[in-house]
Amino acid sequence: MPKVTKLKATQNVAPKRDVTEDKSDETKPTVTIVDKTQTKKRKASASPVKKAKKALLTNEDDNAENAEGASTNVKQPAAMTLQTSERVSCKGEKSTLKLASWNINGIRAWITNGGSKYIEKEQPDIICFQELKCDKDKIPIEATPAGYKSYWLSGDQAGYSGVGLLTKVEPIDVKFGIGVAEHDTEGRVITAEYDKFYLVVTYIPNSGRKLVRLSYRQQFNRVFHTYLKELEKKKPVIWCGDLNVSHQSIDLTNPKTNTKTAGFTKEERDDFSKILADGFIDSFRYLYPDKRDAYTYWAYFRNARQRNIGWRLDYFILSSSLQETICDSLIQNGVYGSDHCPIVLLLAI
Amino acid sequence: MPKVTKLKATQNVAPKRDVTEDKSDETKPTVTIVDKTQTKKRKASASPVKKAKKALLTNEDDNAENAEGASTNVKQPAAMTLQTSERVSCKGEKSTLKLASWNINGIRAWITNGGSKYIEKEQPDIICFQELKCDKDKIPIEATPAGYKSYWLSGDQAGYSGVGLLTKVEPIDVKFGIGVAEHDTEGRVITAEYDKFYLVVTYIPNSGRKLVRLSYRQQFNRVFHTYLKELEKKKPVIWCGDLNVSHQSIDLTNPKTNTKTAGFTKEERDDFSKILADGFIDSFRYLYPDKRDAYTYWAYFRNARQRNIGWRLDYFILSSSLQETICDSLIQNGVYGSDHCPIVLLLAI
DNA sequence: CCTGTCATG
DNA sequence: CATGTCAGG
Repeated sequence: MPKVTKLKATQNVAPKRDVTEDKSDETKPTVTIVDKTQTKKRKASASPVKKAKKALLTNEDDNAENAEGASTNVKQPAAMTLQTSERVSCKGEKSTLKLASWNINGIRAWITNGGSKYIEKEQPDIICFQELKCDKDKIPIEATPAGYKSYWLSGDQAGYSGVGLLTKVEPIDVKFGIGVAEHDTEGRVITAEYDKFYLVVTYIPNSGRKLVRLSYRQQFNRVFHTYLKELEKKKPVIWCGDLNVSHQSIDLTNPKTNTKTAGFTKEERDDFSKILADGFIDSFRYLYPDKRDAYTYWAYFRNARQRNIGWRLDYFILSSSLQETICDSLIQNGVYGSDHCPIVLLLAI
Repeated sequence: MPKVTKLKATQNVAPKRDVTEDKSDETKPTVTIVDKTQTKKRKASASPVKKAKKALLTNEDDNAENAEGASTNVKQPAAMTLQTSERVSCKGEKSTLKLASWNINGIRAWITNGGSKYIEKEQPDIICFQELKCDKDKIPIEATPAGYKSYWLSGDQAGYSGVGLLTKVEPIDVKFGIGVAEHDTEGRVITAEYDKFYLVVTYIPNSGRKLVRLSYRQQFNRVFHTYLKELEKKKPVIWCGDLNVSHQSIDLTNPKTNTKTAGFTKEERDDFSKILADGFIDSFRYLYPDKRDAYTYWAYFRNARQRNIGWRLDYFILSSSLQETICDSLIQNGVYGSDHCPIVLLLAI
């Protein structure tokens, strides 16, 4: 654990850092990424079918005259700089703890897409993953860079769900699941206990097409709410991950047409509101109450990411008692490797 | 139907044409293929994952220093000439009918792989396909070049089996299946009646891993044998396709280790022998009784095609009465687009 | 290894 | 439009 600095109480002024400017070159430091995916020793192989169905426009042929072509939804664009956050000054001192969270949509694909390079550049103290889609015994070593301890939880169903956590500092304790058998088969929750807080990484159940799992989701929400409050009796809680809900209209591009879509139903939003009303802070919205167009997820279809048709589904939610420690809450929408982008929380704690 | 020339009886001399030399440049005519797969208007797309898992070595990067890399098992190698057969002189006159047969292992992939270009170059009068793996309503138009009529039969199970036939000359009649309900659900047989013969295109059931379907295969063989003999009462028969059996040891690279493998069991070989003994000719083996290393199928794994570790599974089998019309029987092992290569039968009929 | 499918998002 | 899975070969 990085040095913990107890903060003097100061007024709640949101840092001037603007998340939607993250893609500008002003955000420093930036690191130019050289894609080594293709040079990695990998068996030469055959069929161009899937390839033809997919990327015409990858790093390799970026020079081609595909000016009109859509740029990739997944891979770090060529000659682009990989966003990293600096340990911004926060109320007069540097933040001491950097947390990241990322729904990586398949850890193997994410590695192939170069997503794991992000960790080495960003150097978060802790990073949380959702949607491993991989049995924990099959997780490639590349997923755990030097200096991190890793904790993985996969669901019973192969290739479905799964969460993980990389941490530079050894936690006091790590628990898998929430201790309720019927909600612990899908690999959705890891709780890591640190000195000053619990970190709860979650992949909250998606309500599904036609909301087929909405009622299950509501059950889960209820039980999970209780779980968080139990933890909080002992220590402040940092709850993060893909919460599969956009809280308010400002949190997605098309609120009006999505009131019956998983992720923006009244039920999901209300459940989320209830938790927030019960002593938790949505760190990003707390710092940037009016910030529009700040999304963490874009559908793969119809060039949604290019057009920034997205949803804010990924959060760092903190016990109110941690309010004073919040330095910044970032959405790194210029980082590729999944249909979600990573989010970062900077704390002075 | 091309002009039908009745042949004078002559002695059975196999033409000097050597199938294993087909990849040499001596085989003419050849046509240099320019790959247009990549220029086809196709939506620009995203993920390099499947791509990375697959071709490092495709036409585009053939110039790269991948000298050691395996060349593709599927796609026409860059700057290679696509084999075509000439209408070889046959007993003093040109052959009048060119038939082709190809297990294309998924007609959509085959098109993407450039397989359909073969037809326009080769210009067979009739071409038979096996393993469409595609509902007949979803078969792309590109599968039927100008000048051909097409007939498709798909199995009940989506993405499984299926056979087809393109023909320049309209058949007198076309029948789907063999008229035995229990054997007509998998899209395995089309019978096209022409003036001088029946053409029967088949995808004979694979006996499966661990021979789980061997007994079904034997049933099918029995019923199908009867079917052929029934047809023959009316007209000579040309039976072609993927017969899923290598007849003798000479017909596969590793006969010794494959006696319990689907395609080279005693049961399959004996059934095939029985049909041949019942008045049919294996055109290729008839012309080239000692020709080794002549295969029509190579497993996708372990660079089997490059190393020519293969099986002869595709045949033109003719009623003995057609013996005198056989001009040549070719295995076009330099033509790519599937794990099988096309075969060609040239007749003077 | 490569083709399809299917469920999930 | 991606990620997985699985059967089939």
